[in-house]
Amino acid sequence: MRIAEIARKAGVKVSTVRYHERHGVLPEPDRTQAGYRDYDNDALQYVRFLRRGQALGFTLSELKELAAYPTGVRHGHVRRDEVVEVASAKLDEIDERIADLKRTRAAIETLLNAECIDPLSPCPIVTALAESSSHATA
Amino acid sequence: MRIAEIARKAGVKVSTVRYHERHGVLPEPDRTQAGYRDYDNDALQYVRFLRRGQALGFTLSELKELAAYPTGVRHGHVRRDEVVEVASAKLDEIDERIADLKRTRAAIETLLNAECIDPLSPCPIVTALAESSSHATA
DNA sequence: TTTGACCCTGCACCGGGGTGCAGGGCTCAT
DNA sequence: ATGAGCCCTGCACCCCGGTGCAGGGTCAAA
Repeated sequence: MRIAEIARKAGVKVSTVRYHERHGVLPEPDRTQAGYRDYDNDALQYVRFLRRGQALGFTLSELKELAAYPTGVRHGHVRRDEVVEVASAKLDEIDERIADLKRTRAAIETLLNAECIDPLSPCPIVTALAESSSHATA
Repeated sequence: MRIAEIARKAGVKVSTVRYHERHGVLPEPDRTQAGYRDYDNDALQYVRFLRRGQALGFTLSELKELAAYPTGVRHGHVRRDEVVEVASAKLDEIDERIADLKRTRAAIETLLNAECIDPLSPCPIVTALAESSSHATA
């Protein structure tokens, strides 16, 4: 499929697809005789993965790294224990993010359920998040 | 407290505090005779809130908006049902994010536990995220 | 009173992630 | 064979969220 099609199906702009390629995030596709980029379904999956991963707050280079591991393992460039280490770190990171999101969720819910808002107390969302766990109070 | 103190206590740089002020995200504090910024505890809470909110993937303007609602309600600029609407949307967004993170988590775990990696199948992390819910397959 | 830590403003610069445009080539239906 | 509608490259520009520096003022302890 050509660039317009993959872009449309993945929900990104044509210029964004080229951007990912320029920055080494999306592998260079085959080219037609005329020099047009020619993508397969794997590429489409990959662009979707990038899109959703970004929405989760991962950077493009994190996503690239994430996707590269199995490949590396398959090709023997990466030691298994190395994968385990990196993947475990990612798991921890994800768990922490989930926990934080749950805290925020609770804070917003509290705001929603408040019978009325005390005209003198500070914003409950601000205090809930400002005071939550990790990254201690220094 | 002066800018260095609030920055240290909130875990950000002095230049970042000034940046937030310049961009209307952090309200202008009082000034001392000498023209030094003079912050109170609410400001500290607010900067912490910004810091943690960003870590969760909210933009500064979203956070500003989020924090502004209770104030708006207090001052009668914002209708209660309006708050409810915005907050509910945020809740949905957060729920979706949590779900996606869980999917990603599961995919990584699968990768970790796989006895060996099938040399022909595509990266499980990519497919897990690419195919997940929302933003349909167009 | 001097020295060092802190503060001010203004401005330039950085990396990430795009977005748009100019100038030119292919393709295909009419 | 021509025009619409794609495609190409290269380059410039955009916003966001900072970060750093120059040039200068303030303040407190020694």
